[in-house]
Amino acid sequence: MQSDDDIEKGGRSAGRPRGDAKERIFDAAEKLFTEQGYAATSMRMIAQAASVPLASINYHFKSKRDLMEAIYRRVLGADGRRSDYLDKLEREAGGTPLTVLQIVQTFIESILRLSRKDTVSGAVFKQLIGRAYFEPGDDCIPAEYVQIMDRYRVALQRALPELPEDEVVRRMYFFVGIVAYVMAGRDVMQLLGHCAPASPKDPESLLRSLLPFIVGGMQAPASVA
Amino acid sequence: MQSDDDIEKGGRSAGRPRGDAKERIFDAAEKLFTEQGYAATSMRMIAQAASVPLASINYHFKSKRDLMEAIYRRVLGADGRRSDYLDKLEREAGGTPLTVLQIVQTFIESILRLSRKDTVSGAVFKQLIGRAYFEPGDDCIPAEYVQIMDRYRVALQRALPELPEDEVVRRMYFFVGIVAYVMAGRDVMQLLGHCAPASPKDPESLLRSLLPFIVGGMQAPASVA
DNA sequence: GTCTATAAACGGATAGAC
DNA sequence: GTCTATCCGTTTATAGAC
Repeated sequence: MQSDDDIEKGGRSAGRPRGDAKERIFDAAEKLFTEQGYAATSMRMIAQAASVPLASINYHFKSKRDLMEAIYRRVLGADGRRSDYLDKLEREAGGTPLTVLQIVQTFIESILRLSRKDTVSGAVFKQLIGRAYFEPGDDCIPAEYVQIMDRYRVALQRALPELPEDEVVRRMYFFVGIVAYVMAGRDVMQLLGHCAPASPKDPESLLRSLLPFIVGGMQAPASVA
Repeated sequence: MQSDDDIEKGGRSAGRPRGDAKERIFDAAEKLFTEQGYAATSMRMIAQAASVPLASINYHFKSKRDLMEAIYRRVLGADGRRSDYLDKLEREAGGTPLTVLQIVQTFIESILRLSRKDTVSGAVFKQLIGRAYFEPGDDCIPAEYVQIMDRYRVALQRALPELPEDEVVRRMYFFVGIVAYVMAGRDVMQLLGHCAPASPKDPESLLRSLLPFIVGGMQAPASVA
């Protein structure tokens, strides 16, 4: 799918046929952790995929665990201030609450923007973040991420005054979960037989079609009885 | 399908202070695989949790992999015909299509019913199923499960004639995903700071409050622009 | 049938040569 | 700084005693 040579990296490396070893480790580990999970991925697999000796990983990153944390930090840190978009919207709106559509759209678009960032495997990133929600035991998610989520929570509670606050939180749980789920990209549609959606290989368009679904869900009446 | 002598193991079914070793292995493995994942769970952990010697696992089940498949088979096979409830609803409705609410409600309730079934760790089951969607590489889901999902797909397409068929499939992807996500029980709400939902430890009530959210999402207009 | 003891391979991490 | 060779604990699975 992607070529092995990434020449455009940084202002560096005139002669080397490949990018920095550290960078290759990063990319290989990101891909393997994403596709196979943390526990099922060995350092040796990473070393082989990155074409570096095993010890190189322990040199650049201290341990396997530290490598994973570094990956999360790189991915999330690439655009740690993505609530900027929410800030901008709220300034423009003056004092009036944002609509649910605006908030959800901003969230999804910031995710898409982030997924196209400078990491080699932009397409893979979404799965990685998604996996962060499901991988048990590993709490490598930086605090700044928590703050961003809190911003969204407040905005949604303002946009949905007719719902109890804890119901909004519950629905935000669903909202974030479904986005993570789509990002994780697990092909659940195999369960539905051969009638896969139009673009099974295109999580980006899938994320976009999430918008009406989530808005409809968030705005649903509190009870259906 | 435990037709092979579950109770008549050597005729000493009643008398032991604990249940059969095989049963204890089942329960312990189900719990550990669920909580920690397949790769991160070792046979020794299972043996210790089940209070059986290590070799006992390899004797009753051939390998670690076979143990996991057996667990999936037991859990799913416990009520493999849970589309029965959908059948019943459709018969009662005569020829008229079911409502989205009816279909989604039936799905969620059948999940809840299943989760209270004869397995020891009913509460844990939901996570296990949820994990089945996300664990990479392992396709242990029986074919009957696929058929059930297909039944739901057809019912939903009938209930939502104003939506393109592939859009219904996409939304069903979201629908199944969000249920699986809640079943997986990963505490994503930690991201939202200290404002956890009213019942973080109660996935059952969480599943129930999923109903209006999903119905609202399924019935949302195709476009929000 | 059940379990102890062990095999054979793999895991992460490191010492030390270059 | 980089890599080879190795350490040492853990893994799954099995052989063989009881």
